[in-house]
Amino acid sequence: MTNDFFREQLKQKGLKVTPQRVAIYEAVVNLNNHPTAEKIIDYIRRNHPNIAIGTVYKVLDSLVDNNLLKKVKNDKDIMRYDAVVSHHHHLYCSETDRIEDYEDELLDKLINEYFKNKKIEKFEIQDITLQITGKFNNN
Amino acid sequence: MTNDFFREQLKQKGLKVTPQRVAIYEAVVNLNNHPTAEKIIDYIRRNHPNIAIGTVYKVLDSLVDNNLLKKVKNDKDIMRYDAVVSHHHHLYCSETDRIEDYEDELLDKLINEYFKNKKIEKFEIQDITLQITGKFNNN
DNA sequence: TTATGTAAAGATAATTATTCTCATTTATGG
DNA sequence: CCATAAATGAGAATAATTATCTTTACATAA
Ligand SMILES: [Mn+2]
Ligand SMILES: [Mn+2]
Ligand SMILES: [Zn+2]
Ligand SMILES: [Zn+2]
Repeated sequence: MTNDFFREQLKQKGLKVTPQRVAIYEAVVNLNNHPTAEKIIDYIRRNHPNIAIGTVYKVLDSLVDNNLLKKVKNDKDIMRYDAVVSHHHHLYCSETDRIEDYEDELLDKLINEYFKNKKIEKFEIQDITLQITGKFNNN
Repeated sequence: MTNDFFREQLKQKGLKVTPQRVAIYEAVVNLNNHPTAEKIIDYIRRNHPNIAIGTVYKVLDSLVDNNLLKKVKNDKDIMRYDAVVSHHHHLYCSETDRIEDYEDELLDKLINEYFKNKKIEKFEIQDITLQITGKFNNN
């Protein structure tokens, strides 16, 4: 994924293309496993040592607002970010804080079919994602 | 749900029965919609004005450790607690921070069947819960 | 080109949920 | 009751995040 891709994405959203925004966006994509702000900062500082922490949080927020990133729910007091904005599920390790993506169109179809028949009372579904908790076998 | 119920539950888990623990446990059960620590404190202070905030957090933690409460994932920087420890799913309001419980054995069966056939590579599933995001119709 | 306006970044202070420390109090088994 | 470990209260400390304010970058118009 080339540098131009990030610049182009930012431009399309009407965001000014700044080195900081490119670096932060690129960091989340490259780090790839739902990094925390801290992990993102560590990564960026290797090539961009003077970036301010406040800038990182502000940029992350605006990338989330513009749907280039998503926040990932977890039960710790630390926010994590996801570069995969298309519909997908998450595998949560029950022993560590590892979170992996899980895509499964067949499963989505199954669940959508299910809720086509069975409505939830007084609730209009917009999106369903699964939190699959378990253990990763080695690696 | 009587006061003795809470005392009994605590005792069964080997936890000393203190007025604070009973009050906090009771608060989460009565408040019932996944309250924050702050909401719990407000509720308790009505009858128990001198309880310390640190105590509330410590008790909540130990109730979670002993599986009398669960933490609820959300994408805010505030922890929420759940008195329903049996397997269930959550309806998240996309506009407010309302979270409701959703139980559905049929759906669980469907999903379990699905994963009986289709294994996830290098991952052993322990639990699957759905985050269903959408809109509550009035009320 | 230079001036000007605006948005973004940097530095750092403030906020806030949560955790920690430690002196004091309390629950519980004997 | 007593002893004692465990729990609570008060307040300080932490840490993630947010806010404030100044400086910088950069686009556009004079
Ligand atoms: Mn925090
Ligand atoms: Mn916080
Ligand atoms: Zn993801
Ligand atoms: Zn619940």
